[in-house]
Amino acid sequence: MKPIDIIIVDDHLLFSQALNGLVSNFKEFNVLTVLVNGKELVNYLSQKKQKPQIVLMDIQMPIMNGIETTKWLKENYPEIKVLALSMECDESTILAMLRAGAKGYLLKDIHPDILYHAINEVNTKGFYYTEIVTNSLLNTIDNPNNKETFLKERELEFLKLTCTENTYKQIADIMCLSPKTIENYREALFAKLNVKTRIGLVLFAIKEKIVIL
Amino acid sequence: MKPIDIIIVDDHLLFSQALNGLVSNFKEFNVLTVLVNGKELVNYLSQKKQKPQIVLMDIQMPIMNGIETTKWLKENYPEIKVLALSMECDESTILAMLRAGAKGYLLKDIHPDILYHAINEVNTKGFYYTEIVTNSLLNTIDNPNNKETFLKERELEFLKLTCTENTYKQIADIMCLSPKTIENYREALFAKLNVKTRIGLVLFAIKEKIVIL
DNA sequence: TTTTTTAAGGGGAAAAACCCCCTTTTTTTT
DNA sequence: AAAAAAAAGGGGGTTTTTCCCCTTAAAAAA
Repeated sequence: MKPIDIIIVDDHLLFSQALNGLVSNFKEFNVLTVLVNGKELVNYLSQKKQKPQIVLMDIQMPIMNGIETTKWLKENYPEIKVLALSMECDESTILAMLRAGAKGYLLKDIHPDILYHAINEVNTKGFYYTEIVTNSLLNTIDNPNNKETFLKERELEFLKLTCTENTYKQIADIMCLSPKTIENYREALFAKLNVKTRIGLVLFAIKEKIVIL
Repeated sequence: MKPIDIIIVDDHLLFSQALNGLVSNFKEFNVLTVLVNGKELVNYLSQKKQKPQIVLMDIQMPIMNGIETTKWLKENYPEIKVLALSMECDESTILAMLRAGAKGYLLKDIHPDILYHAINEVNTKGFYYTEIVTNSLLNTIDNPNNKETFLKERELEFLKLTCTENTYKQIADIMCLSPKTIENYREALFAKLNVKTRIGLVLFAIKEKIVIL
């Protein structure tokens, strides 16, 4: 039986290298490479190298984080399955990752055996969802004022720029919109997020990890 | 030559188990056990089991964290050397750990070879300090504009209120100061923190964990 | 195909934030 | 005891943000 090809993407070299050893111990798994951020994965795959079945992906990474990378994979290599490996267990991160297309979400404090099981499940069944994930989903479903889902792409873009020292005029330039249109975005978000000031927008964005500091 | 006995203390099982494999690959090292928090280490040592020369210690752990545990070791087993392994690189954590008695401080994004080198150095020379540690020390000692220390109580209070939807006028009321005085605080912080807008203050405060969301 | 929603833009005005330069009093250093 | 630093307050100004109410064109839904 052919082993499952895996790529590890994590900026904590000590962890990823150690994980490499751990995963490689199982003869069912074959680690193709260990990369330190999403950009490296994009480069790797662009070079027509061997494609993995599964990517073990960290979320917080410099340059290109796990969420962006997973989105990119869904667009360009939908057959590659992403298993998220993170220390974060806050709902918004989990949901962002699932929405981006992750097939599973594991915390780094799990036992190695669970990782072994999860990789196999993702490979055969296509997904592996732990209790933590299902709980997040349930919370979101029956909570109608669930903020994130109803923020559109362009609004997110605006929100991210709001969390900088740019004035709205500068944001308008960056987004190629009129300052007045930007005001509409602002007011729309004020209403949706139930805040009254730009500071409120920034706090929301950071709390929900729409921007990461 | 006798191998160096090591204990790994880290609550991220996936990491610690993987690290175990990594460290055990070197025949110079012998991992006695892997524990998930400081309390377990205290129990382990109390049972008169084999003492390690070196403890690889995480900082953020439930029940008994790395700083407390390192302090306890310094009191009770000063001959055991602690090498801190952390993802945090903020000055205050590093300093707290050094003050507690750690003989070295490594970030988890280092290359495994550096860990190998660090363990050997700690064992023979008694310490291993990377650039990140020395930089922290230097910053604290001779840098007068070392962010945290030179923010005064009242400025911190102001900064925290700045990270709310209160206007400066409201902040003035809360702090029982004139709005004009508040403006002075603002301008002083702009200069000190090298930002230009209230948003900049908020981002700084959150980044430095002066306010926690 | 009509209706509704979304995206884009705008006028005008009040409030808040930003900026620079200044005084007085108290506390701390030297 | 004199000098320096910190804490509090202010004048007068520009820019930015906030707010409300309005238009048009395109896209999506009914």
